[in-house]
Amino acid sequence: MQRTNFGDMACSIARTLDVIGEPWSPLVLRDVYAGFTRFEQIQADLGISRKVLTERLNHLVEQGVLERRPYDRRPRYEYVLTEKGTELVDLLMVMVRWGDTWLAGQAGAPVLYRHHACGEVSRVDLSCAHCGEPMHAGDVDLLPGPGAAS
Amino acid sequence: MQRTNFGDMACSIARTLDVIGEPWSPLVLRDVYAGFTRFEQIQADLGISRKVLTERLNHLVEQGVLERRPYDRRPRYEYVLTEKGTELVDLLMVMVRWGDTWLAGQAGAPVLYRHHACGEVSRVDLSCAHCGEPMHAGDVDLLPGPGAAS
DNA sequence: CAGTCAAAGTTCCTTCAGGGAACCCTGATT
DNA sequence: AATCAGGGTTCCCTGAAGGAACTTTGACTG
Repeated sequence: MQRTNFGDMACSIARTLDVIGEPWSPLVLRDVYAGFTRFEQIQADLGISRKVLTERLNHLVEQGVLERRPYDRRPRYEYVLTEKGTELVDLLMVMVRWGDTWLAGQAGAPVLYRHHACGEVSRVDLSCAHCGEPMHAGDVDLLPGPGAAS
Repeated sequence: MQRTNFGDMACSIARTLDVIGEPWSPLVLRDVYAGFTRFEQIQADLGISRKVLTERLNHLVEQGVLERRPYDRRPRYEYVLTEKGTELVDLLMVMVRWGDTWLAGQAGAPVLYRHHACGEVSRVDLSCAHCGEPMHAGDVDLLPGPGAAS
């Protein structure tokens, strides 16, 4: 095996990488989210090799992140986010926030997000699902869970 | 060039992938966060090739995510998270949440997070940095930002 | 003070995944 | 019948990942 299989590790990070950790996969997901739902659109937008795009789309469909659906009586297909895939977009939003903060430089953010609830251009923040207070690296203790390795 | 360089794209997701998108990098970051800070510890914990681990650590140090610091008068080094790297842990926490939800199965979460502020075992949630309300894929409009491509 | 030890890499070889260009298949349109 | 466009496949080449063996540095041991 050339690329190690992360899916078998008792680690949700490794397992998630097994789904979207391959090169291009997050960008494919971003494109679908942004409305580039067809093979040709994604290929042209990203400049990705057609071979690799085929592999990535198939993998994302197998993993239940995307759904492949026909949109014509000719053999034409578009890819749409499933619920599982829509929740993965959270991950992209956090990547955007970090990239905007640390890598965008002078030019500023390439894309802005306007939040429907308040109407403002904003960005995501991490909070505790239980108490709502901020929740970052230093705000938690790690404990072994029920699915921990033996 | 074999692997396309994402860092030049006008996209914070692509730029972030340029920093931690290579195979193993998020797991290396996780290990450092979890207290496996030395080469031998990380190598043994992950089972990663020594060659690849060297490459990943060097890259993460170059990108300012990790700092390499001596801990002995012998040539011994440990890797610690910088501020830039600590903020990347947010990304890991979101990966954990998604993986726990969609991939953990019967066994349940391998690791639990206890939040200092409330003392409860919890998980991260995404909220708007401006108004504090939930902020997910369907809750925003995308707009071109100042750093958008010409 | 030669021999041993452990951490932290480096070197070398093999295998397989990514890049890229050319080709193919299907059903509609002219 | 010929053309067209979307959505892939096929092929070859290069370079990254795996893995084992080797090296370097300084400290410790008898």
